[in-house]
Amino acid sequence: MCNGIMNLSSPVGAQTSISESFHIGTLAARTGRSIHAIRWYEAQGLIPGVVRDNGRRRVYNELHLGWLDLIDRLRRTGMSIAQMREYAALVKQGHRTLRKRHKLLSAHRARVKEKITEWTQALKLVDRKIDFYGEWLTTGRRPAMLLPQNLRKRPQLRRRRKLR
Amino acid sequence: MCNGIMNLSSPVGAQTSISESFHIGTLAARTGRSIHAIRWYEAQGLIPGVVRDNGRRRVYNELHLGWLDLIDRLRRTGMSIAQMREYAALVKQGHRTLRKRHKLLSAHRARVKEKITEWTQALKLVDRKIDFYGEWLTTGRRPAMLLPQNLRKRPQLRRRRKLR
DNA sequence: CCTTGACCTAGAGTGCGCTCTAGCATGTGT
DNA sequence: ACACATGCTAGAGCGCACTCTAGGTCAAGG
Repeated sequence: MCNGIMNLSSPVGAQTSISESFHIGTLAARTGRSIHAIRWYEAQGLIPGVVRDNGRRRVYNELHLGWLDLIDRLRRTGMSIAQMREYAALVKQGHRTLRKRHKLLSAHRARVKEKITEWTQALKLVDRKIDFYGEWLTTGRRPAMLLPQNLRKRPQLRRRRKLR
Repeated sequence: MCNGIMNLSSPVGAQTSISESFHIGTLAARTGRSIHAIRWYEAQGLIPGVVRDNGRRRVYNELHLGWLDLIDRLRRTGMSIAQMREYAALVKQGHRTLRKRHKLLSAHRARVKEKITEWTQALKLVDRKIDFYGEWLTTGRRPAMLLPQNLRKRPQLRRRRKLR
């Protein structure tokens, strides 16, 4: 099967070696990503510790499953490829970047929390609209206007200026 | 100032007329969107009830402020332009589409709630990672592996197949 | 040996949601 | 009367995150 490529030097974290290893198709199947996407992630510098076998094929172990899961969750929570690359680069540099990694993730955490409150806020407005329609439907007459509640509570939230 | 364009036929909802009206620059300033974006939204069919003055300039009233706010929140909560166009089209067709609008918003609401739980889940993982680094930093030694928790709990979550 | 299938690289193409440019019209302030 | 701000349209361009294609290599099974 896989020829003598057990010296993977445990790339994505732990020292615990001697793990099952597999090729990109398996990884794709087990993570739900496409093969193309995985190769593209690697090209973007997002996947540390990928080694090759005799035939130059990529070899992964199950640490990569966890890593891809993390990557995926970071992506789905709005982290950009650039930021993930930064994080992956820190991981590659070893334990002396721990503090930076901690900081980077904490910053992301803060953004996620903010986003969740933003979505919760939006949910309230949508709920009001739904109720509004619901009432209109049951009573048959248009309910009182929903007030333009906290429009521009945070003034000029996202006004972008061109600077050059 | 604005020349005789008070017959706006109250586009975005209420029957209450006689409201302050203004041009695109003001709308942009007051909603935080760029002028370009607003025109683009209109071209996409997202803004009902825009009339023009003698000089063919777009004229808005404060109902558009509320509308743009709604649009913005829907966007920020992941509704696509296509879906918003659909919604706007329903609004344009008047009160007989109330049920459909109610349905559309309810569907969106469900998606938003799901997304919020997804983000909350992701937050947990990030938190664990942060703790992991924090402990590593304070103790000076790598903590026990975080287990690859609920990897593929929902099996084959997003596997896409090419179909043609 | 030869086929089959998984894998390889390099690079082109795609969909989304804007963003910006060019060139022109209008309307307000001095 | 004229400058200058603001507005107009049509359409090109962009950044992101993939996705797909073309054309080849490699290894295991029959």
